[in-house]
Amino acid sequence: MVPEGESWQGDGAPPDAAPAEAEAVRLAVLLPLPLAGSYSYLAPAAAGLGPGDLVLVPFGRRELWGVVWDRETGPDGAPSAEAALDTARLKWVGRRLPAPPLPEVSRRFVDWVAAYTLAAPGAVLRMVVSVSSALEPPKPQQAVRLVEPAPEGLRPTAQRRAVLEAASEGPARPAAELARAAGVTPEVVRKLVALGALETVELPAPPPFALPDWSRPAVDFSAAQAAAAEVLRGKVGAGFSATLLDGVTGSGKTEVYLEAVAAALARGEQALVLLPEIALSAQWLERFERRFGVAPAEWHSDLAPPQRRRTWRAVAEGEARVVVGARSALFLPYPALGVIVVDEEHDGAFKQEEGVIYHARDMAVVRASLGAIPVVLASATPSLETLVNVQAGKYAEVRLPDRHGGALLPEITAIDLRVEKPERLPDGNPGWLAPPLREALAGTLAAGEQALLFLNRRGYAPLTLCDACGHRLQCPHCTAWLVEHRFRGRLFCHHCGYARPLPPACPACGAEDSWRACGPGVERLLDEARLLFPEARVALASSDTLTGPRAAAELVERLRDREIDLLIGTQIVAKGHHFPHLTCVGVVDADLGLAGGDLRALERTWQLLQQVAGRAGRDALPGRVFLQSHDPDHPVIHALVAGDREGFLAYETEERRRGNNPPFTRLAAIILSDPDPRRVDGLARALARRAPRRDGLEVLGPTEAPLAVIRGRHRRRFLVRARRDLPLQRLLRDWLAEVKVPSSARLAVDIDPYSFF
DNA sequence: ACTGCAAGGTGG
DNA sequence: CACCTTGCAGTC
Repeated sequence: MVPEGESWQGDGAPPDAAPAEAEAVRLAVLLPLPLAGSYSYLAPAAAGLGPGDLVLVPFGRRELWGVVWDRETGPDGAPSAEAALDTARLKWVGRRLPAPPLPEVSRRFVDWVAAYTLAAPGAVLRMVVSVSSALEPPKPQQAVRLVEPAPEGLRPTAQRRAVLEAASEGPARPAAELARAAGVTPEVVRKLVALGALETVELPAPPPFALPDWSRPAVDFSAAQAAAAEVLRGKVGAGFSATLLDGVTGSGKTEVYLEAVAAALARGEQALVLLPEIALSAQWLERFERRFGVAPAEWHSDLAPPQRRRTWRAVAEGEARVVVGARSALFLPYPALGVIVVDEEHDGAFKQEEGVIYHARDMAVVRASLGAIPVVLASATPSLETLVNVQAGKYAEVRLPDRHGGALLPEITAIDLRVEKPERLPDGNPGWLAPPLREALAGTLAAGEQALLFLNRRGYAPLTLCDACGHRLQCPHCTAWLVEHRFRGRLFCHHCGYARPLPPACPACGAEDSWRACGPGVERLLDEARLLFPEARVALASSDTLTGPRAAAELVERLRDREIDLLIGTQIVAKGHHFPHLTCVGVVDADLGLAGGDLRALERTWQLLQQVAGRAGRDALPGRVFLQSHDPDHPVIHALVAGDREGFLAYETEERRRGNNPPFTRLAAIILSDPDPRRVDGLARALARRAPRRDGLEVLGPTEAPLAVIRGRHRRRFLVRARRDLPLQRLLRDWLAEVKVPSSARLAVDIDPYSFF
């Protein structure tokens, strides 16, 4: 572990005898802190430190790691202009850390992202060097194993016997792991080591990341796939390019872009594939292994720390050749990255909404440009931004118009809920499935095929109120109602995670047993499905039930093995899974997301429904999709039914143009928050007074953010709309620099905001 | 992000 | 007046 808080021995004095000043160099060192810029240090010239090197430096009373960002000398050896600080007051750089220097392209990327997002460069650097413990070479892991023969005179308690038994099975293991396997505390294991019944040994280094075999033959491609793969292969090694790989669901995009990965590997380069939700990618990993014979390096938030350390180092040393990961994988310090693929490029999960706020798809294009390498954006429902870039000729385009293996796209029908009203259920509760959808489901299940009901609402019902007085239960920390989750037997706030049991009596009027659920959630649909189709094996898929990669993989397996007849799920099921026996999809509320909301609501709805529909009929059997809607004449529903993508895009493009919205203008959101509502209002007023005024720039606000209170912090929001030719970041920077933010308040800038929450 | 210090409260 | 809880400035 690299020390971050330990005090510095000595006070930045030079090592050993002080070198004369002529032998010292001044270095700008960037620290992993939210500070405006780098700090200057001295280093002996003989140490040979240069940009990219990782060093330990004294900082106040602490010692921190940092990265040499620059030499503060001009070509003539004189201090550069900005190096105004008195050399005598500078401290000396400490030890150089035994890690590969940060590549130049990574450093330029940090500067670029910081300037674009208005984040502190140090905060961006922290995303690049996200595992500070990887800066020291890996310590060999200690493990324990049985000593044979066992020492005499050992009191064999039950716990000790459990440990010894566990140790006799399998190879040497780390003490903590052995303790867990034996179901005892680590102290028992430690004691057995002390008593000489177990001994400590060094574990051999874990196997290195295997080299993917790019020369293996690719799977049998259709003519369209082969042509697309050829185009992508041709981009590798030919400098920067951005290419949209636009293929309908089930067209085999993955195999096609893996050919670009293969081409980079053949050139000795690294490759990066970004996925929106790596946790759900078991099927993706299978496909990768089928193509390359080995597993890629994975990078996502729930890697165990040792794995994380190992992967970071393997990437930095160029040993890990292919990385597949979530958005944060973009910031790893690749020394020789040759291609980036952003799969499902339209997916909102690429937008990082906390800390440094960025869109990984957009930053991937920047990273590719800085590295002079190609980026491939793959999607069945490309984002409007990307399509506009294609139309403008900035991005190339490769299309896969047909489903792989001749499977047909599903037939989509709208069900007008104003005409086809869902009937009450046999138990007297309201139902949510209109007669045509019920019939279709019954037919599908009778034929032994699988069906999916899609509803993007977790829990039992979106709203629970007291039947006697109308009281609703609210989250104490947020401006949001609590949602009943019967599955977990509690009420939850979907914004902060607050949970409580459903009170037996209404806190407002004291009525007992008066809670009434309003509207459907996936759990309520589960009740309905069980009532209507008692024979069917029904399963629920939401972020409550699929808590990790294992649960998701298991669900996919059960579907594939036909252990599930009817799946009810939230958007978690919409993502690129392949369910060969699924032939019927019911979208319970296609209007969700069409009404009101933010500027991307329509696009998101279109993409989501298109993706959900794409789950149907991916194999030999044709698929049917039903959209339940109160407004089937809405252009989006129309376009979905007609399969008219161009129609939708034309409509949406026109809407955006008319509303003066991106991609025709640029947006930025300023989000202020403070536990004290008066203080956040004061800050908002101060900002409003100094808001920049100029042609082509609109500052809207302050308004209460859509969720005015989250986690006890009151939020206010500005929205800035700028003509594309204006220097938006500079204008914002100048504006925000004019007001002082109280320490209790937070000010976040969201460039290109997606969610308006 | 931390850390130390000044400012303001409170308790005996 | 010691002690503690905030606010705020500074870290090369």
